[in-house]
Amino acid sequence: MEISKTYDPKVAEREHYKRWEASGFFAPEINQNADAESFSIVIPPPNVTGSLHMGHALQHTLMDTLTRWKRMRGYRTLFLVGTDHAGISTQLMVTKQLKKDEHKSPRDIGREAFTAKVWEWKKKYGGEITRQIRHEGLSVDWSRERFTMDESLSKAVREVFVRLYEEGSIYRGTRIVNWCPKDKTVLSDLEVKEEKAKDGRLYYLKYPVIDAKARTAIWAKSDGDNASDRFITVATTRPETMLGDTAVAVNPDDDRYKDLVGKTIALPLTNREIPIIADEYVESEFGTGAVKITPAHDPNDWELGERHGLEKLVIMNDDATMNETAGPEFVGLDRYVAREKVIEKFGELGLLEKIDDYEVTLPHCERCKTVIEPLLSEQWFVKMDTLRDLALDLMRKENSPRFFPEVPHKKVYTAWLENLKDWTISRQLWWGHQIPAWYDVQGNVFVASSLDEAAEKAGTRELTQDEDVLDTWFSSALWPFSTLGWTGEGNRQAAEGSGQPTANRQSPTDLSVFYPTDVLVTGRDILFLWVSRMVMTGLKFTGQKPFDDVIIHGTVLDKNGQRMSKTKGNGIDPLDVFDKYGVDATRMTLAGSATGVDFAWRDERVESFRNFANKIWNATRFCLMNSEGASIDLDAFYSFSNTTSLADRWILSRLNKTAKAVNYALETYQFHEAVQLLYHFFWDDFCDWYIELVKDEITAGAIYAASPDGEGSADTGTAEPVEVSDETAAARTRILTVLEQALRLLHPFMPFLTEELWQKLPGVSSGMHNSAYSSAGQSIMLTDFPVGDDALIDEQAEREMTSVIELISRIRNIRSEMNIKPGEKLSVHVAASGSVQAIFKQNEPQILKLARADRIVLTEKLDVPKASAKAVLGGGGEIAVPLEGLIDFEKERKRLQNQIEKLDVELQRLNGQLSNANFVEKAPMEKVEALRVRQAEIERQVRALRHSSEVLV
RNA sequence: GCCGACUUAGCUCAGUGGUAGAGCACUCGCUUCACACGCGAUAGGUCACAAGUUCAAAUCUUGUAGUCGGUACCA
Repeated sequence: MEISKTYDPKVAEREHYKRWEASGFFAPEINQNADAESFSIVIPPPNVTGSLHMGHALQHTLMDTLTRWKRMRGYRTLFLVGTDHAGISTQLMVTKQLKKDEHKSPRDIGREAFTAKVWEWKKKYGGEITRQIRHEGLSVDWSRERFTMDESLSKAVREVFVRLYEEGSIYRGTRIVNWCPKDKTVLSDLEVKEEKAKDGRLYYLKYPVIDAKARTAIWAKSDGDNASDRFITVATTRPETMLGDTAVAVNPDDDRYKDLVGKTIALPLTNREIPIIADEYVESEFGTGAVKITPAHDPNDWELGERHGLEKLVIMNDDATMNETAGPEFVGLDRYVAREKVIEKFGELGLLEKIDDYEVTLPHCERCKTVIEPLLSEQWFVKMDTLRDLALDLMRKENSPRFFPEVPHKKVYTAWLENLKDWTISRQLWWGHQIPAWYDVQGNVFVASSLDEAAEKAGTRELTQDEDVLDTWFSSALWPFSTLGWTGEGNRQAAEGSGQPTANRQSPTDLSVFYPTDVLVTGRDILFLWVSRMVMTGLKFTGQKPFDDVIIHGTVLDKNGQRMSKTKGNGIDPLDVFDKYGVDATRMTLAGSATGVDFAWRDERVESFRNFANKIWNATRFCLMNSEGASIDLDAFYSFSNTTSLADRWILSRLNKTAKAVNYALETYQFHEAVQLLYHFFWDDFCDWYIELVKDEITAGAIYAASPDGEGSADTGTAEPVEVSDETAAARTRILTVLEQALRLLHPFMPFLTEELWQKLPGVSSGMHNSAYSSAGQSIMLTDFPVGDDALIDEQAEREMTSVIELISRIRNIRSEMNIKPGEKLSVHVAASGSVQAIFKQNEPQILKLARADRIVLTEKLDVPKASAKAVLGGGGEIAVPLEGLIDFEKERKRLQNQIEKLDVELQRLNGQLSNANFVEKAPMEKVEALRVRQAEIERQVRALRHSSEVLV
């Protein structure tokens, strides 16, 4: 079989995914075991406008690894995929394009035409992210792909809205909201980011106080001199809002202002007279202790205004320019221009006391970074109290969902729920789920799932639907059940005939089979925005939690530990990494990071996994070059476990231990642990030791023709068929069988490479599948995942192999330190106990080969020439390599001294501990005993090394 | 302000109440017939600092410093 010397990931990545998908391997229907347990994961739907970034790649890798693992374990597995309509992002993108292509705004073409354009855009470009998901190798069920604006999901949205409205949890109200003047929509608190302002200032404005006497005078005269001799100074960071002030507030206990409460001031730049009021909210220590109150433009002021029945003057338009109410001098000015002008005017009037530098954090629009303007506006809200209690009760009573890692997310999640405020759900956009509320000509509102229902309620069809759409997260909150066919009670039948695209299977049992889902994998940043809301709506509308476990993965940082961001331009494109190192190596890198911990991206790390992939490739290549006469045979392997060589018993033990540990690691979501286990099993145990130990056995009889062109040097295909003895064939079968099991263990992490290699192994068939998939086309992804068999874990074999490895390592150390040429063969003298001698005797050929020795002399006591290099073995052994003429005595003494020193450090510590009466008395007996044994062993080794060193002189 | 996390080898990171680990980089030696994306052998750490608990602390507690997050308020 021709097989290249280095692994080219692209070949495997091109072929296998298509076949897996076309063969229906990803769909749960592939599982033919009617009793199979189900396992389901829903993807956090990426924005339809988005393209793959490292955060996706990380969470996708974890989800797919779990899915492939569970599938191989025989679960009826669903990894549900889909995308999010991403209201603001998508609308912005299409708006931009519209402007560029047609020089038109959405308003120019109207709502219907605009949304049609967005759908067009989605059709054309929305597939980018799903193509990338295929590239990643995700075993998602494309036949169940969903989009948050699919008819069935939209129906669920309307259903939920209507139900919440009918029970009073959704209401329409006028509140101070977070307004983005650029996107011209309201935002929820979670879509607002606080950032420090570059040049924050605190402006001190003097307001003239009017008393009864001055009242008449002030309006009569314009110079203000006689108006009053008193001023009250307020401090503000947003002076332009003074145009909407309707009061000045002071603390009721503030002696400075006690006599002023109840009086009024003449609000400069306006002709309004506003009261001075007292309210506990004001802190006397801050600023001047007097606060200007602008109820329509500040949330705290609004509340205070409510308490005192103040007028609420809106002085801005929705683009943050000033409106008529701000006064003729200001109308039309941008808020910042107006600010300058207000300050200028105050200066002219002598009413500007001072301006201080002041650090201030301002809310910014998460999307466009514009400074948010708190604005009085009528919006739709969800009352969160009952929903919150559902989620809190679940956490308190059942500790659910379980977070991985639990610290700090459980606490953060709980604390956030406890302080939950109402959720602003309306958005002034066209792209999204239009709010299912209709108004009649009188302005009465009718909330219903459809116009027909609303008309029925209203008794007229002269209705206008609410212009706004819902927050994108409103539909995402329903994702775990809306994607599985939930359309609300009594609505299921309607959903069946809802014009769902025919490619989508709408199985009425999906919800019952796959809900609740098993585990959610997502990032920290959407814990509140998404995770908590899914819990709340899930409990509310299905009566069940949406998932058991939540894995919160870390953030992939750039190589300097900085967050990747578009503006910094420090992002690493997963597709570039795929291209350079292969998907499997990238997946291993991502899965190899500790769960929940941020990590700095290093190409070197991927490179090492690329090398690992190549190692697997070459190990397999070697096995295939020596596979004549053999084929994978698990039964034979099991039956050999008691009779074959140490190497065989050992690798079998290592394999089964690794399998057990990998399963445990995955059960506890310790992906990095599984990656480490597999890496070391494959590279160290299998390649460095097992292959080397059995190499002679499996290559026996093979002809390696030196190839003239230097390629395909080992080629059994073109030579005469080689006679293979039964023993050789059996050894080949054993190594192939171990390899096959190892590939299965690796498959959830490295799907492409393992499929590519597995298909090449002799004797693979769908007979190796988990019984749930017995009639499917053969693929490693359907094989039974090894779980590890205790009966095949052989501690004695592992101990014995440790001795052999130690012996070989000691000899290699001598070779290397003494600069023995590789071609030079040594004879090795070993003094050891009878049982250890027997082990070495049995494995003599392998020891000779790996230590590059031609003779091994086993004795009770060493009897060697002075010109020998020596070393000690654990358990009382000693070795010597006669090096007549080759030895450098000085060097050898140094080498021995070095080893003595190292042992001595440990010995000192042991002696110290064991001479401590407290330790011997209070520490557990077995611990003390273990240290004593260790002490004796080291003392013996040190003695032996000292002796060796002395005889050199 | 409040809450939290982190600080371990040159770098990136695992880990644990009882002998400190990996990958990469470094040093030395190898074209040994699967692999130089390789093989073999070294070197490298007061586990941020201080106190406490304990027979025993890098690990638990408290404090300090630095780094990074989250969140609230800000007239």
